[in-house]
Amino acid sequence: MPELPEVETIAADLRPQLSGHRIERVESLFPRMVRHPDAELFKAGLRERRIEAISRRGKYLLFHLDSQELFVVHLGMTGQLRVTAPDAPLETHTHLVLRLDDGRQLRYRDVRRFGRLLFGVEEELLRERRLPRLGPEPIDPNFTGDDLYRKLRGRRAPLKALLLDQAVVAGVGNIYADESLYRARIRPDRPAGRLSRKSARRLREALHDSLQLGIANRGSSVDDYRDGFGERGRQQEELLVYGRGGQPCPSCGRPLAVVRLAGRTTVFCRHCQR
DNA sequence: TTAAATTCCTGTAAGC
DNA sequence: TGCTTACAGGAATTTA
Repeated sequence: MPELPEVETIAADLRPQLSGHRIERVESLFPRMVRHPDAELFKAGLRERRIEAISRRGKYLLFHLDSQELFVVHLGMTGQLRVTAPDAPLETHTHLVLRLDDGRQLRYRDVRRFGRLLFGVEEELLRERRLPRLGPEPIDPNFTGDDLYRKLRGRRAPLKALLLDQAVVAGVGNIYADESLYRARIRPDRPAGRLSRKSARRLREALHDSLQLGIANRGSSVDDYRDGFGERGRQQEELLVYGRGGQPCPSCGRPLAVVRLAGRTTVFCRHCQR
């Protein structure tokens, strides 16, 4: 599913394909995917706007329009964005089609419909709580282990739960949470507030490394994630623990444990992670 | 304020 | 083969 590395890859792929192009028409829409404003205002807001830039914040894709407004996409679990020729067959579960000034189309497809689409001025979306306030970017060089330590201090929830909390750090999901905790050799069920400063620094490095590796490998296609060209990523082949419950730990060879934590399947090594 | 549970949604796979 | 059921999970919402 799309987490920080996947969304980063998609943003980088779409940038050269879409920057400078104008949205001529919003051709079809599954209205319930739109979270703000209502579907008609959403359509009207995108129409005739030029896409000036594309960026990422957490797991959100931000299309910066020439009106100084944003077209915001969260891919949920199965969301996909595709740039297609005008006559490309419409895939099932396509919920939005934007026709561009050169005839190509930007299509949003989402089997499980957990994704969300928004439109508006960034400050307003934040102020009106249409977009959540997100924690720091874990790959930002200015984000330090001490910052993470301060974020976790006093919290009693398991570490895994807080890594998934977008207000603590932005962009981490189930895959990279498990990978990071394994790399840092820390148990996912440790109460977050009991982490030492030293361990927090190790965790920050592990987060940085696993996310950067994910970006370098163009994301993890464990489910139906596809990049901005419709291609699979390679990171799923490099994952150390995610999806490998019961298989040997890459480090000690003992079988990897599977538990349920924060409502999520969690894989870790009872021997290597303390 | 925090933490845990519930909800949304459909494809896939397991079980009978 | 065909049916039912469990499961996958991001995050908003609800409950405690």
